[in-house]
Amino acid sequence: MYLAHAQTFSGASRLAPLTAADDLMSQMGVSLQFERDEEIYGQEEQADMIYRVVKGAVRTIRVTADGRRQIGDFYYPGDLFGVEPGEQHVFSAEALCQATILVLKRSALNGAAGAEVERMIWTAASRELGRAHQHVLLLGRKSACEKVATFLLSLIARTTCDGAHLSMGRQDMADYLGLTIETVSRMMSQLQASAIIELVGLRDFRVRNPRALAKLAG
Amino acid sequence: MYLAHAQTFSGASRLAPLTAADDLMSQMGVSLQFERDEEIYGQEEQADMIYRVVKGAVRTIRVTADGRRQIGDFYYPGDLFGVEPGEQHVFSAEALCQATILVLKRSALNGAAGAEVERMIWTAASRELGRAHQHVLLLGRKSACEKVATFLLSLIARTTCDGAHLSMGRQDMADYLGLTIETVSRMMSQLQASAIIELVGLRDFRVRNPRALAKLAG
DNA sequence: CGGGGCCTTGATGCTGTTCAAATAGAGTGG
DNA sequence: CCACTCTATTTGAACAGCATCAAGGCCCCG
Repeated sequence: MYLAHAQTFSGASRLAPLTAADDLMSQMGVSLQFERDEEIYGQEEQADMIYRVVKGAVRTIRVTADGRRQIGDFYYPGDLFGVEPGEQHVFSAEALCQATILVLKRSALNGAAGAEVERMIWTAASRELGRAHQHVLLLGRKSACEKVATFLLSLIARTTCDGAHLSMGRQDMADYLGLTIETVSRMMSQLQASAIIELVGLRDFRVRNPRALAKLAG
Repeated sequence: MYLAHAQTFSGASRLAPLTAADDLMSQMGVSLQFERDEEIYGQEEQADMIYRVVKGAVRTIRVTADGRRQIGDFYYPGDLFGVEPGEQHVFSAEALCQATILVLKRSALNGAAGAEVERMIWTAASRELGRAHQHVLLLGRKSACEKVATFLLSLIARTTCDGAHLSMGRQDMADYLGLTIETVSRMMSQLQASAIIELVGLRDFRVRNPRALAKLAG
């Protein structure tokens, strides 16, 4: 990674409009550039930084001793990540593609501005908990087909309206959904065969039948 | 349920010692009694209460439109629950057995005491997030056997040292682990056949080989 | 002693995994 | 711009783990 000058970022996402607090964060933090698959922070590192995606996308990931991977979540422009309970990170974070990340030291926060940022962090943590609960339901009680359908829908909801772009490869989808790469691939093919989605290359898709997709997602 | 006079509770759990703040909570809240399987709060109810288990045990549960159940977590004496992101509950909470629950209205909190309780709530939310992450890993990447082993271990860690008591039935275990009741039962039998645990009646067990159990849990 | 709920056990089938091979894309150098 | 190579993805076939269906047993409690 390499340093860039601290900058504000606007228009990255319709879901995270630029606010005074965002602007504040930009001024207080440092903007870093990461390459594809580069680690942003590691499992068991100290967790006193807070991160925001400015450009690109990020995954948080946990690897067990015997090599099984589980992806915690994906993050897009405007999203805060790196908020974890406990002193140390349980997940590591990696860039899905070339990404610009704003980094802030939590312990350095002070004053009214710091309090404002702390509020943002708590909001992010709260959203995180909600998403984790969704994730639990998905992993515990959904079929492979439902998992993939749910994933595609939430992807659309979080990124742009029509922009149906998969920032991640099939392996990352599989490790998020608790499936294998083959099963994910099969479900995608099946959705396409049912004319519910249309794959455009490997990394893009269009939803042709949103109703059917929503129904499959449950 | 029926009202009892507000009371402090001590010695319930070695993990949650009575502190000044606990005492505070007791004074500010109301203690209620619930019967087995009685609902404490419902899915989609307003979420401005905070709850603490005084005696007994609690499950949070989510039911989908087509009747699939997913248990979010179990709570034991000393634990706070009911902290959820968003205005409305996504989970409902039910008593596993006859239980005494301390209830507090969040919006009524004020002053130094209120701030102290708010801190406790945030701590609980943070712990909640950590546990949700553990749950995701368990559901996404563990086999039935590993799931059950992990569950038994975490149960022992959360309740008393030797007290290996299952507050919940097999169905609740299954709905927590993303399995069926039959599979849970088979795994328990298998653990017993391997002399790793010993079942004492239906609701109690002893760990005969903690090392082996930990190994199975991964 | 009898009834009902919960748990266990057995037999069978389906869903998703595993292993293996073919194909398609993306990047590179000619 | 095309051929080549490397990696990611798709597809197929066999298998395994867990679910489902169906009895049977245990325990609690009247």
